[in-house]
Amino acid sequence: MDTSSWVDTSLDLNPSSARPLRLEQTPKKESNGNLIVFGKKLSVKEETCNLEEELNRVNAENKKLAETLTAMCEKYNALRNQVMDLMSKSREKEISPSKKRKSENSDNNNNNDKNYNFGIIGNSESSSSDEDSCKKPREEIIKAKVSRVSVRTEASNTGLIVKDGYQWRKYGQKVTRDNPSPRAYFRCSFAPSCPVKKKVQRSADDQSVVVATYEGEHNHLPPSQMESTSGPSHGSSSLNPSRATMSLGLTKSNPSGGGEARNISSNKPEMDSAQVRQYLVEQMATSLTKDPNFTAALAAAISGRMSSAKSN
DNA sequence: CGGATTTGACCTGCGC
DNA sequence: GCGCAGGTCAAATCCG
Repeated sequence: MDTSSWVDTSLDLNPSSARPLRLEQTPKKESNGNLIVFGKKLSVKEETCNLEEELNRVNAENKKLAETLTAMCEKYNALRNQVMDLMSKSREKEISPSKKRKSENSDNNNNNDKNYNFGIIGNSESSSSDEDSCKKPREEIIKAKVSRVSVRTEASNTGLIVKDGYQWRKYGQKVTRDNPSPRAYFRCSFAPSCPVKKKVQRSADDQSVVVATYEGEHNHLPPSQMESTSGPSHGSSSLNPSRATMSLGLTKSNPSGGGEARNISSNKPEMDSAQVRQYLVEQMATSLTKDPNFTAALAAAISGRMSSAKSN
C-alpha cells in the first residue's frame, strides 16, 4: 500500500503551506485610497468591510485548522503509543537475556543507535523485563515510567538544555564510557514531592542530537501552565513526551531562548493562553512535518495499524 | 543572600 | 573480592 505518500501529502501541516490565505483575492488598492473591484470603485468604508470580512474568514479558517491539528495530535499520540509498543516488543525479542550490565544501560544504547531519529524515543515500562524484576525486585516495582526524548539542537548550542515545560535542577554530571560528551542529571525542581528525574546527553553518533531520558511521572502541572492558564486544559498532568517535543520544536524557532521552563511564558508575555496554544500547535506542526523521520515513522505505524485492522 | 550549578568524592550494582 | 562504570551527594562556587 502507499501509506507513505499518503502521509507525505496529508500531513503537510506547515501553516505556511497548508493555509493559502487567498489574499490575492483582496481587492487592489488605488493610490487615492479607493479600490477597484470588477472595474468599480469602492469607498474606504467598503474596503474596511471587506477586510473585516476577510479577517473573520481567516480567523474562522484558523480556528478550524487549529481544531484539526489538535485532533491530529491526539491521533498522533495514539499512533505513537502503538509504535512504542511495537518497538519495545521487538526490542525484547532482540535483547539476549545474558551479558547485560544494566538493563537500562543497554536499553539506552539501543535507543541511541536506532531510535533517536523518531524524535520521541520511547515511553516504555522499564519494569517489564523479567530479568530486572528478578534481580532488583524492590527498586523495579517502585520504578515509574521511563521515556526518552531526542532533540536536534542548533550546532552552536553546546549546553544540555532540553525544554519540556518543566523546571529542572541539575544535581550531577558524568562522562560515560561509551560517549565522550558528558551526561547531565536533573531532578524536577518540585522534588522531593515530585520524583521525576531526567538524564540528558548528546548522542555519540550525532552531536547535534540531545537525548533526554525521563524517569517517573510528574505529579503536578508544568510551571508554564500554572502561570499562563487558569486551569488545566490537558486531561492528564503526567509526563507526555509529545508535549516535550512540542516545546522542543520551539527551541528551533527560538534558538536564543533562555531558561528552559520559562521559555514560553517569558518570551511571549503579551500572548493570552489561546494564542499561546495556537502558537504551540503551529510550531509543533511545523517541526513535525519538517522531520522526514516523523512522517516515515507515522507511515509505518499507520500501515501497521491497517494491517492489524485487516487481520481483525 | 538565597537558589542554582559545578565538580570531586562516594556509593552501589554488575561482570569477571 | 576486585575493578569498573553509572548514579548520587554535598561542599564550593556562581549568579541574579
